[in-house]
Amino acid sequence: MTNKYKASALICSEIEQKIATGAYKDGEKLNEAALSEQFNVSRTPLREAFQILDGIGLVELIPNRGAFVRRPSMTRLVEMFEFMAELEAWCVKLATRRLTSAQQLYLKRAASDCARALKEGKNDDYYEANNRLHGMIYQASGNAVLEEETLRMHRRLRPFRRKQLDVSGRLEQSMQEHDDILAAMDEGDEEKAAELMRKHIYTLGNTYDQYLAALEEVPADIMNL
Amino acid sequence: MTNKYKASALICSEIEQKIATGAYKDGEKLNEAALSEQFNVSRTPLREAFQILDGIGLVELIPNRGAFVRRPSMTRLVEMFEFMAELEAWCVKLATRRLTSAQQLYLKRAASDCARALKEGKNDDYYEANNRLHGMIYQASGNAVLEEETLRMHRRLRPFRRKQLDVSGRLEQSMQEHDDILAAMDEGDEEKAAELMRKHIYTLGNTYDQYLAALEEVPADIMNL
DNA sequence: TTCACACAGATTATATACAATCTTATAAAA
DNA sequence: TTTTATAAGATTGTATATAATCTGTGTGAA
Repeated sequence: MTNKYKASALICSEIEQKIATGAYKDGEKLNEAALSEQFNVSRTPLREAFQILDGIGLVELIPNRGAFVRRPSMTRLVEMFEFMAELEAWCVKLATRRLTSAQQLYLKRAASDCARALKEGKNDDYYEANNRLHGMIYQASGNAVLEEETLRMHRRLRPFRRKQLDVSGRLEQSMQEHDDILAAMDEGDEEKAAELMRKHIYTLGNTYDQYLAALEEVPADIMNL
Repeated sequence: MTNKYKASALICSEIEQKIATGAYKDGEKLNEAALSEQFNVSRTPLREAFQILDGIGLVELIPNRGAFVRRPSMTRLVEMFEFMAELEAWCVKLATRRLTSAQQLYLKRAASDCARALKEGKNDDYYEANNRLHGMIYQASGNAVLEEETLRMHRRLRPFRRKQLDVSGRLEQSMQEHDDILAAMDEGDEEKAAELMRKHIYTLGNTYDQYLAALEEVPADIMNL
């Protein structure tokens, strides 16, 4: 088992982070020659990274012109969360109809793992279990395209999500919301589950006043999903 | 004004088409050396095209392994249209709330252009106007992220959409549906507009019988969503 | 001045060369 | 026979070289 990634993937994360934190400013041009020197790679993998970032929307690639930073504005970030909330709401709605008992079991387990991680104060574990829970809901929607697009959006939001967000007991609240969503699913109330999920994601969105305050330059971090 | 595109874009459309029509089979490996000879380009723009296709989901790029065709199954195609229908429905729902008078005017014009093109039998014009109409609805949603994602999905579905679907008066029907949607928007009935749009896209999905024929695997009743 | 043109420098796009990795075939050992 | 090892060939990943395009500046004509 090797641990060596393609260079472009590593470069990609680097640049992604620098855009999210504001090290690279919006509209700034990313110079191939300079960056390839800085990262100690040739222009080939760098251009590959640009293409990936273009797909994510963090960079705009203009033919014969180059790569330009596209750091989301506050408005855009809100729109991204709005979109994400709608996707997740749709996932949970379909999942409520189609959930198999095996999937249900998997969800319960993820939820209890969240609870345990929270009690033990293991944030990394919490995030891992949290991702498992949400990921299973995407999958249980039964629409693979929806699942993929939701995962993709999740990934796009990642750099703007805060890593350790224990402020103001948000984690406990988040956990409670998970439980409520699962309960609604158990009741078979798909509309309720969807609405709860929408609010769940929105609420996360609402806590980016931190981001807002920091937006101009400071590390951009938002809450967890 | 130059008309020269980047090579990768052209190659991309070529391959896209060949995957859609079944010239390249699902799971087939795309050989860089062979294809670069065939297209008379070097491996560099070819690999670029692979990355784009990977983003679209028509190709799976496996590190150190290569590019493999991922031709959507009938099931997957249905899921794509289902997803698209939901996106468009959401767009029109938001657009109904937020439509400006200028945007409304633009929609009416696009609709009448559709009508004219239909009467004159100019299919290309119809599609152009049709795209303008739908595009404006995306834009009028007021959520730029939603707009972009919907456009992206539209583009992904393009190779699977039939070009001239004048069979069985489908064009007339499509036009009528447009009118109904605009009418619902005028009434401010966002739920009705959304539901009409959802059906409109579903029906479009039903017209991929061409694809169906090429796919040679599918029960006909799966098409009747 | 203002516009048009052209030339030089910089930057991107593509081709090719080289390095790393994987695949397959063969053969030796259990 | 089955398994493991290994080496050759094929293929992908990265670096570099060449070609095409863009940008900006300066000159000359209207």
